Amino acid sequence: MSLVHAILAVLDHTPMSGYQLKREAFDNTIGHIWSADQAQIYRTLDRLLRDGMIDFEAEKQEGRLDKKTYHITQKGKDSLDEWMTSTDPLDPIRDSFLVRLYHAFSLPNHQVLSMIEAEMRQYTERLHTLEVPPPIEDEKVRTLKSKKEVLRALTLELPVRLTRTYLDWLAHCFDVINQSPDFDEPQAGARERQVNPQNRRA
Amino acid sequence: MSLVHAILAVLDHTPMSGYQLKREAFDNTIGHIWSADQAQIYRTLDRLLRDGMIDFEAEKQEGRLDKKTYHITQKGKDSLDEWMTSTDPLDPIRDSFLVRLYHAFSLPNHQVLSMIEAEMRQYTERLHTLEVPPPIEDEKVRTLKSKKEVLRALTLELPVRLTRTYLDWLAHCFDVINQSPDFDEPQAGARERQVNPQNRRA
DNA sequence: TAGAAATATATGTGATATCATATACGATTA
DNA sequence: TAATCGTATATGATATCACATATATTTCTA
Repeated sequence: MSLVHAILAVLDHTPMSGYQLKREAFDNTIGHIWSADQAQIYRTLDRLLRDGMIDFEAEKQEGRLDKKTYHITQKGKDSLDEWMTSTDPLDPIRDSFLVRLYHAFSLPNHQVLSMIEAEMRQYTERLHTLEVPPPIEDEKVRTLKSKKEVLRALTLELPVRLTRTYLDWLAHCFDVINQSPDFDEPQAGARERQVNPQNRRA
Repeated sequence: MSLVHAILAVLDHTPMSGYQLKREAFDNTIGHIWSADQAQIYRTLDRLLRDGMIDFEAEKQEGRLDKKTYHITQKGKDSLDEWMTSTDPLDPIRDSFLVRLYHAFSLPNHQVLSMIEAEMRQYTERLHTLEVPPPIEDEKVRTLKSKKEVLRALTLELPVRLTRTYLDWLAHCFDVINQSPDFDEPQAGARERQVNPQNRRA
C-alpha cells in the first residue's frame, strides 16, 4: 500500500499533523500523485503509530484542541528505505469514462459529443489544479539548487503530461465522431431509443 | 461502481458466462480499460442477478459442469442507459512509482536510474499487451463499418497513448538525471546512507 | 497412464477506500 | 448574536479489491 509510504515520505521531510498532511500535502503536491481522503489519512497514521513507524508530540495549545505533530522513527525510515528500492507491479488501469465510451454506440451522436465535452471540462479543470511546473531543460538542471527540487519537478510533470495526452485524445475523439455524418443512422447492436417524455427511474 | 456497468456493457453486446467474461473480456479489450479479477467478476454477477439486472440459462452439458450464460434484462438495460448519460467525477490519481520518485532524492543517483529503467521495462511490456490498435485517420473513418467499431478503436487507443506518454516521460527523467554529474554528492535532506554490508530487515 | 492444463464456478478473509457524521472550539462575519 | 468557517481528530458503515484456495470434469501431453 503506497499511502503508508506516501505519508512516511512526507513526514521524513517535514513532521506535521494529520490535518496538515491533508491540507498541505494531500490537497497539493502528493495529492497529485496519490490521492487520499481525510479518514484514510487519520486511520493510516493510527496504524503507522501502532507499528512504531512514526511517533508524535501533542502540542498543548491553551484553549485549543491538541495538535499531534507526527514524525518518522528510525523503524519508519528503514521501512521507507526498503520500499524505495523495491519494485511494485504497475497499477491497474481503471477508467470509467472509457467504459462509457466503449459502450457509447448505443447513444445518439450528439450525446456522445456532449459526453466528450463534459470530460474535457473536467480534465481542463484538473490541468489547472496541477499548476503546471516549468519543464526542466538542459541548462536549467544546473541552476536548480538540489536533487530534491529536480526530482519533484520531474515527478509533478507527469500528471500534467498525462492530462494533456488525455485532452488531446478527447479532442481527437470529438473530431472523428463529429465528422462522421452518418453516425446518427441506426446501427446494428444499438437499441431503439426514443427521447423519454418522462424520465422514469427505478 | 464501474465494474457493474462494464459487465452490463459486455453482456448487453454478447451474453456469456463468468468464465468467458474473464477470459474473453477482462483479459483483453475491457480489461485494458477496467481491470478486474475472477473473484470480483463472479461476485458482481451474483449481485447483478440478485438485483434483477441480469438473468441466466444453465446449459446442462452431459458430464461437464453447468455453464451459466448470463444475459442482460430490461431492468439492466435501463440501469445501463441511465449510467451512460450520467457524469462521474474523474477517477483519482494513484501512482506508486511517482511516490517513489518523489522521495528518490534519498537514493544515490545510479539507483534512481535503475528504478527508472525497471519502470520502463514494465511499461514497454504493457504497451505490447495493449496490441496497438491502428490509429483512426480521416479517410479510415468512412471505411470502418459501424459506429461501434469506431468507438472501440478510439477507446482502446487512449491506454496506448497514455503508456507512450509515460514512456516518453521516463526517458526524459533518465536523461535529466543522467546528465547531472553532481547528483551523487550529498544533498541537504538526504540521509547518510552507507552501502549495507549486511542487508538487515525488520 | 499419471499429471497438468483448461474449463467452470465459488467462498473466505483481509486490506483499502469511500462516505457520512460526530466532536470540540476559536475566529470571523452577516 | 447566531451562523458559518477553519482548525483538529475520530469512528461507523459500507463498498470494493486482492489474494488464496476449493471444487469438479475434461482434454491434452509427457
